[in-house]
Amino acid sequence: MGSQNTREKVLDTAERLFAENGFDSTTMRHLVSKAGVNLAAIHYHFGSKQVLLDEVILRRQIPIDEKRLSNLKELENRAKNDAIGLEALIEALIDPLLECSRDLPNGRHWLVLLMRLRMESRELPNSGRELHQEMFRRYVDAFSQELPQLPSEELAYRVYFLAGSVAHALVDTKSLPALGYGMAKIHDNADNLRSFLIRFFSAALQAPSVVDDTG
Amino acid sequence: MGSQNTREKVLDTAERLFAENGFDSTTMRHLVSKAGVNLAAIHYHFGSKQVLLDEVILRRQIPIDEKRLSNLKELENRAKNDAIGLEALIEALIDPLLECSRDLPNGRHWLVLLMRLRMESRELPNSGRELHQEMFRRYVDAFSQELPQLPSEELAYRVYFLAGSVAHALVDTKSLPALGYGMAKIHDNADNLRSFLIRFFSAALQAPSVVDDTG
DNA sequence: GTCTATACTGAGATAGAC
DNA sequence: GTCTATCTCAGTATAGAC
Repeated sequence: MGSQNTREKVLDTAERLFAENGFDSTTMRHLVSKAGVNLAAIHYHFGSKQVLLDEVILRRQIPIDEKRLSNLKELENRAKNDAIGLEALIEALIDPLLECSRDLPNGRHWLVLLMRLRMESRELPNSGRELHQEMFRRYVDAFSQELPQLPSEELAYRVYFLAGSVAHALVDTKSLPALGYGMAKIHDNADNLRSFLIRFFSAALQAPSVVDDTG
Repeated sequence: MGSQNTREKVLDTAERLFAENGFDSTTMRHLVSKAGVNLAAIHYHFGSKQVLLDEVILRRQIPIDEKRLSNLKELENRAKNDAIGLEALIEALIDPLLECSRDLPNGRHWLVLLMRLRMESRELPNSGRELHQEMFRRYVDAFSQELPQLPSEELAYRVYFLAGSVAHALVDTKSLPALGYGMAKIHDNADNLRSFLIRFFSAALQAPSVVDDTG
C-alpha cells in the first residue's frame, strides 16, 4: 500500500526533475530529498536510474499510443467502408499529444523530457517500441487509404514528420517571443492551435510525392 | 596569433562537448583538457561559461541568418516586380540550415546544441536577436506577397512552425529507426529531404486560414 | 514484500608539495 | 606547472527492521 505511493511519488518527482534539470544532472539523492523517500527505495522499485527513466517515459507513452490506436479503431468502426477523412485521422493521431501537453504540470514535464531525450539522441525504452510501431503502421495504412497515390515509404515519413513537428512546437516556448511577433492568438489557444495543426498538415500530406520522380 | 588559434580551438571544442554532453554537464576543466588550452585562457577570452555558450551559438547563427537575408534579397532582385514563388522562398529560408546540418561534424554539433537549448527553454543570446527578428520579418513579408489571403499573424506562425520543424527533423536521429519503417531513402539523402521539405511545406503554407473564422 | 540505514566503488574536483 | 594525495559526490549494493 505504501509501495504504490512511494513508486508514484518517485515517478512524479523524477518526471519533473528530469524535465527541468536533465537526466544526467538530476542526482538520485536530490530526487529522494524532493520525493521524501529513501534512497534505497528507488533501487528496490526500479533497480537503476536508467530503468527509472524508462518507466517515467513508458508511464505516459503507452497510454498515449493506446489512445491513438483506440481513436483510430473508433474512426474505422464508424466509417465502415466509407473514407475516414484526412482531418479526422490527423486529429486521432495528435489529440493524445495535445491533451498530454495541456495536462499541467506533469504531462507537460513528460513531453519536455521526451523531447530533451530525443534531441540528445538517447535510446528510448524497448518495451514501448512494439506498441509504438504497431500504432505507427496502422496510421500509415489508414493514411494511405486516403492518399493512395503516395508511396508508402514517403507517406510514412510524412506521418513521422507530422508527429515530430507537433511535439516540437508544443515544447518550444522561447522561440516565439524571441521573434518579436504577435503569434499568441494561435499558439497559446489550445483550440486555435489544434485547428491550425489539422489544416496545416492536412494540406501538407496532400503535397505531390517527391520519391516518384527521383527513384 | 596564438590568440585567434586558442579562441577557435575553445569554440570548436565547446560546440562539440556542449552538444554531446549538454551545457551543464560540460565542465570547464574537461573543456580545456580536450581543447589543449589553459583554464585561464578561457576566462581571458570569454569571461564566463555563459558568454562562451553565447559565442558558440552566435558564431553560426549570425552567418545563417545573414545568408537567409542575402538569399531573400537575391530572389527579390531577380524577380523585380514578378512573384518570387513559394518554393523559392522556402528554399532560401531552409537551405542555410540544411547546409549547416551537412557541415560535419561541427555544423551538426551546433544544430544539436541549439535544439537541446531550445527544448530546455534556455534563453538564447540577445546579440543575435535583432538580426533574427529582421530576417524573420522580411520573410513573413515576402511570404505574404505570395499568400495575401492569410492574416499576417497566422502566416508568421506558419513560417516559424516551418523553420522549427525542419530543425527538429534534422537533429532527430533515433525516432525513425525506432519506428521500424524504411524511410532512409528520404531522410538520409540530402537532395530527397530538401525536395520533400519544399513540397511538403509549400502545400502546408497554402492551407486555408484558421484565424479568419475564429476571431 | 517494503522500506531504512549504511557501506562500497569509481570518477572528478581540489589543494598543497615540489 | 604538474603531480599526487585527498576529498566529494555520484550511482549502486547489502543487511536487516517492519
